[in-house]
Amino acid sequence: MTGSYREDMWWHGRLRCRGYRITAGRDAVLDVLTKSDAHLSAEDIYMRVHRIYPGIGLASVYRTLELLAQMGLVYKFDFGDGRARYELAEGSKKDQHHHHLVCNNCHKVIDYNDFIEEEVELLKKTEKGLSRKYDFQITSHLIQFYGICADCRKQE
Amino acid sequence: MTGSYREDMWWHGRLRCRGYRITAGRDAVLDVLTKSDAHLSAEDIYMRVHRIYPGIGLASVYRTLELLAQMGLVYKFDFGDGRARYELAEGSKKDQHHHHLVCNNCHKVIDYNDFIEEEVELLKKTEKGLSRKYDFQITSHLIQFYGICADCRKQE
DNA sequence: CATAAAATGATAATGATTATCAATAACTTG
DNA sequence: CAAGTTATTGATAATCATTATCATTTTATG
Ligand SMILES: [Mn+2]
Ligand SMILES: [Mn+2]
Ligand SMILES: [Zn+2]
Ligand SMILES: [Zn+2]
Repeated sequence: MTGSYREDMWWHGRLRCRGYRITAGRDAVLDVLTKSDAHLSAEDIYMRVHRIYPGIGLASVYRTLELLAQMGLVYKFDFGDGRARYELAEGSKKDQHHHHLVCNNCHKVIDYNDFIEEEVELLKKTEKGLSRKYDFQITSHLIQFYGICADCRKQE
Repeated sequence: MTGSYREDMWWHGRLRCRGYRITAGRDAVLDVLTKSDAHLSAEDIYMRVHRIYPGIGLASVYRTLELLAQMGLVYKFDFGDGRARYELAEGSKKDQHHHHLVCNNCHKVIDYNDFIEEEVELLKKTEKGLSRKYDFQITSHLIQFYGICADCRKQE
């Protein structure tokens, strides 16, 4: 227990080995993402980080999110409400790979990982076929179902 | 042949029965969408419509696209280049149901419908399960693969 | 501590999309 | 067809998420 090694520092290596520096702002953004299981917007994240590290600027939050998305540490989504939403990529913590149900009315988002094994299996196969046919190097996929959530259906 | 019935007017009924009016602008937008197989932005569409019907305003193009997307006659996509992209929904013309490959670098989009049967079959099954479990009425889905296209890989 | 380079915060700028509103066009009814 | 009702439109301003700018501060490294 002497090293006081914090396991929530796993991304330090990832940044360093690409020549990026470890900063308080980046740490704080990752911290917020790690501790939330919601789909936060840049401003959501900015506000939460601000409590921990009031010096941070909104632009840095955007820059950090862009960087992390580029590196594949976070996923960036468009759920149709006019702002980007972010979540930590799996592999970082307990999170399972999952996809989304998106309400067209209230823009609520539901994570699901039912049928995920089958989906991913088919995706793998499809990826392989598409990569060859279109000479396209696939690195990720997006699957979302759209519709009307239970709450919104009640209100009509 | 006396009726001079134009088959590219199939959407008139769809609009009328919902109380919307048939206008030259809406006709022109649908016309452009029908004749293009690209993924056009609102401004792309505006410019093309402008040739046919110079009186149209950009706002009307946006309004029309919003309406048509709402009605399910066109699909609206976000391919990551900062503007929405539109395409006519299938059922309107020869188009087959398809999904997309999106290049993370140049934002090129490739339509594919290989493996579509299997994908759609699994999607149907998944939709059924998810609808029940989450009490969510699914109306559509989105599947995209991301990666680097052949051209972009050559240039590196 | 000195140095070089990366990162930051404050702020202005960008740019796609929306809201506003008076004028016009589409449908309805007689 | 004409008048009346209402949806739609074009022009334009406003919104607002995201980016660019740039002088200043941090980080990493020795
Ligand atoms: Mn999620
Ligand atoms: Mn397409
Ligand atoms: Zn809802
Ligand atoms: Zn490319």
